[in-house]
Amino acid sequence: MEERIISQRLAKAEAMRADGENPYANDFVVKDLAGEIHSKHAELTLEALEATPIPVSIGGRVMAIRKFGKMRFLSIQDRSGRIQANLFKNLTPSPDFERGNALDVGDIVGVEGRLMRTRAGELSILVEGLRLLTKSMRPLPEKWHGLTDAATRYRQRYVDLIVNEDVRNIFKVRAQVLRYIRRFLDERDYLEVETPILQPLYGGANARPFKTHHNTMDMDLYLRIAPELNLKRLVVGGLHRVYDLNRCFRNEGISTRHNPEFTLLEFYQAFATYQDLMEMTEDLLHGVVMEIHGAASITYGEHTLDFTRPFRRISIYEGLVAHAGLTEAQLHDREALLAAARRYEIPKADQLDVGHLQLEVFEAAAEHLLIQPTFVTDFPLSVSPLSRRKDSDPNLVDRFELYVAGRELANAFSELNDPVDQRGRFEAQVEAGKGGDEEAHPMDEDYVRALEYGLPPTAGEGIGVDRLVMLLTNSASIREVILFPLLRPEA
RNA sequence: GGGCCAUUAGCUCAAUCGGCAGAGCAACGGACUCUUAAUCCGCAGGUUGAAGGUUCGAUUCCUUCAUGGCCCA
Repeated sequence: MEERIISQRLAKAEAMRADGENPYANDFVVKDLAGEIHSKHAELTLEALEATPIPVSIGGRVMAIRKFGKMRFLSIQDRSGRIQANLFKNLTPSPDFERGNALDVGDIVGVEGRLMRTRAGELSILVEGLRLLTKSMRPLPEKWHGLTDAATRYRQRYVDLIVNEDVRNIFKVRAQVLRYIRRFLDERDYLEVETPILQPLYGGANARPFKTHHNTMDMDLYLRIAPELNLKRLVVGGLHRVYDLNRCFRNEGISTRHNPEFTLLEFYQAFATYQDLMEMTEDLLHGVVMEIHGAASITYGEHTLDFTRPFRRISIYEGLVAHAGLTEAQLHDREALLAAARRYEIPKADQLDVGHLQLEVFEAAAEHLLIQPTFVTDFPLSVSPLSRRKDSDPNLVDRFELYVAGRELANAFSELNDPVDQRGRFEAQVEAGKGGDEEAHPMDEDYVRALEYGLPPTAGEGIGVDRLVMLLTNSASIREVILFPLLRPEA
């Protein structure tokens, strides 16, 4: 059937060529947009339009054809929306009417004419000229149910975008979010920088990297898992406020919240602390929610999320006591933590140190309860190899993670800028790597050298932009907010 | 990586207990000068994801594989 449709349409294109017309003409001048026509002329009556004709020319895809005797009603979709184009046998020039008659749904046309209203009141174009600009060879999905099969939608995103307005809107919101973030940081005198994605050594997060190879240099390279270390090198260099908003890559499982490549915002500010960043994060998120939705609350699945400042705050220790059933005294008791870990069925718990146990138990017990925006603070030292030690407790660091809808959205800390401490932390990570931790951080001698020149007291933060867009577009899967999510090749 | 579910016409979906594989939309032919998922008449369209097995007979039951979805890790 599909083959038959394609051959029918190829034949139509050939017939046009035989008549001296190009089925892929590019000389039509588009001057108007469907959406603008509707917004500019919403109030004009049928009589007003007849009294003073308004000429328009638009270009777009034919999304529906309603034939009615000696009339044809076309729904034409351009980047701004849709408008109806009406062909009347007695009003539209004969060659243009005949070209309109030969159209298929999916064809891309240029239409010129003047505005009119139908008896039903629909503002539409009385067609006085029509050109086929691109002959479409394949049938579009059904007009009512559209395209819903997830695999087809992601593999043939072009079709998804043609027929699903919601999908187009998600990516418009995504662009708005990126614009807002850049404006927010630029206004605070941050400098946007681009740091390498191909790196001889990876770092800045606990994750497995993708490995690749440079042929002429005969050198193994990694795709970055985070821009963190390079950004702090820039702060050492005197770029005291920098951000990087770009793709990172982590070689781990795929889920509704994980895509191997994802967009990460990281920003660093000298002479600031993680406490300062909490306030800034509140401002950024509240601002972007207001920008997109015009209110401080948004609907996400079954939840209503309220981004009114200040956000709730809870420390890891408080969470363990409140949600994991531990007493204050048990927080540092390895056996008690192990028992809790077993209760939550945490795998390989006996191989974890106290800090990792505290974090894992916290995540198992409390993470899913953190629906409203919540800062989780005061992380264990051993899970935070790049964070500054807390002055009041050397087992903790000055760090927070922001949770929304039970998921981590941001991670921030006051930066460790003591090169001696940093070297020791790296060494501990290298030991953890030897012990089988595939996500352990590798030693980075040059980063320590940079710290030896002096990193001013600095705080830095990373925000998962895809997850933020998921929240703002009420998307259940990260694949809904990435245009071309990673899929296995088509069979 | 594990568990569950799905895969049927271009799209969205049916098919009773294992008994001739169907509908709507799209397409094709026709009627229709105000449609908005137009309506009406007619006609056509299938490797039922792939391979194998059980059976007189498999979309249906079994095995393996592929792809996707959800949950867990």
